[in-house]
Amino acid sequence: MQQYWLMKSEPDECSIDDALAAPDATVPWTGVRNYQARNFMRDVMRVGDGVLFYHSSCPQPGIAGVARVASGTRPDPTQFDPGSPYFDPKSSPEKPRWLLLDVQALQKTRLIGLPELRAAPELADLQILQRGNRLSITPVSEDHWRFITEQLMR
DNA sequence: GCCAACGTTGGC
DNA sequence: GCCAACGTTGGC
Repeated sequence: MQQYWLMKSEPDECSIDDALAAPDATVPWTGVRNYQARNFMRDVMRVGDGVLFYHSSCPQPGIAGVARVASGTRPDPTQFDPGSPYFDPKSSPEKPRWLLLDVQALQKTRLIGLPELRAAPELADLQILQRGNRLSITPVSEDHWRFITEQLMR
């Protein structure tokens, strides 16, 4: 059964435009360093799942596009690279700790900012809107997915 | 730059 | 296993 996700990306690192410009509009989702998010990728996310592409840590945070999960997981190579900000000295190629999967951008949408998301009563319990939310990958219910893609993105 | 919230670390 | 200290996230 298909599921839905919201994935945060800093547009300075990889914006929806960057993803669309990549070969096949597909980018490896590097840099996840949180166990819960990793476990979502490894245990729950499946090829074909829907993804809300969210821009975070930027002047206008919000949903910027739609994407899909395009692969299963494999080790994130940046964890082995001492020059990478995502380097993890406790990880090794023999026992990789961090995984990534491919995300394929499908379309750029108008930016749906946080104020607009918060203004919709239908989205009151969207995880990204909850207090103290920090997780970079969160599940999105089918109702929320439909509301956002059908009502907000028009 | 501030700071609330939360995850991780490490001593005990 | 507890928990204080510390680091990170991310909106503002």
